[in-house]
Amino acid sequence: MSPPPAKPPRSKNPHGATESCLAVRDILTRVGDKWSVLVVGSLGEGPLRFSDLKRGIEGISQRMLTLTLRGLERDGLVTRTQYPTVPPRVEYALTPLGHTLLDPVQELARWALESRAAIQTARGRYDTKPKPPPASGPTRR
Amino acid sequence: MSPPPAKPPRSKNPHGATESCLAVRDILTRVGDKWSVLVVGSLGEGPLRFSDLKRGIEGISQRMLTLTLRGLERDGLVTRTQYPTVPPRVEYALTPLGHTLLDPVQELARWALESRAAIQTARGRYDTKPKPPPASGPTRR
DNA sequence: CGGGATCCGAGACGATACTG
DNA sequence: CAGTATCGTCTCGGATCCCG
Repeated sequence: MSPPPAKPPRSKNPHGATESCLAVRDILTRVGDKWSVLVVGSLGEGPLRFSDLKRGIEGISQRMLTLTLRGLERDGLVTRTQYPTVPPRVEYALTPLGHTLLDPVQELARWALESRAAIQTARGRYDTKPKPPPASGPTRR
Repeated sequence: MSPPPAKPPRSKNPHGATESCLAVRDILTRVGDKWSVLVVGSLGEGPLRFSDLKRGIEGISQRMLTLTLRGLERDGLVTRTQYPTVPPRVEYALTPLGHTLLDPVQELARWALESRAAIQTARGRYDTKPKPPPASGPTRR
């Protein structure tokens, strides 16, 4: 529909880390969205039904829960099992691959809990003094 | 500018994990954006100037680099040191708190590299068969 | 060299209504 | 109960211009 823009090829690779950067950003696009980690975390304790997930995460809309679960299922991180009963019942569970994600995520969660106070303190400090008076020498703010 | 909507307070806490959820999501909002981890990763090897960061990350615009650095500086994860020379020279470095973030992030990066192949395989499988014919019993797809 | 200001498109997200 | 469809909003992020 549109002419192919033909991305300009990477010119150089000053740090030699470009390949892994792409992979890492790819994963963070998946995991770093607003809800994925919370869903994975909830499923870490065991399989859950759709409604239980929705109740457990509190604040998520059924739309986002559906989209998040689809994405995770697509990436092979969760499985979807649907029982053709009435009323319908669908259970979600982590795959083995999904379980391996649980560890790094929990590490990050631990860091978040440990650092939350420090970060909020820093934010308060930053927000209250955006006043660097002109002086001589290197300016630290 | 707008009238305060006065968020309705949380009604219940079915899993007892709501508090940490907020903290984790808060951190992921900071770290899970498109560039923060890459900036932190680049600075992990040592302090860098603005232009070096821009060159090293490749693909980032100076706008996003500036915004990302401001955010990280605000949260106390990086320091900004500006030398009043001509031409101006600004160096960014990780704070001790920023260094503590490096570890969990690298774990996640390792997971990303290890799981990338599996994820892409799963994606391909999911994209090629969205065709569950109606059958009896629990349906796995 | 470093970075602020502005414009703009694309996608993420939420609320609601409807279906099987 | 477990979704899908549609809509409106809002933020993210890139391009560009300008300033110290």
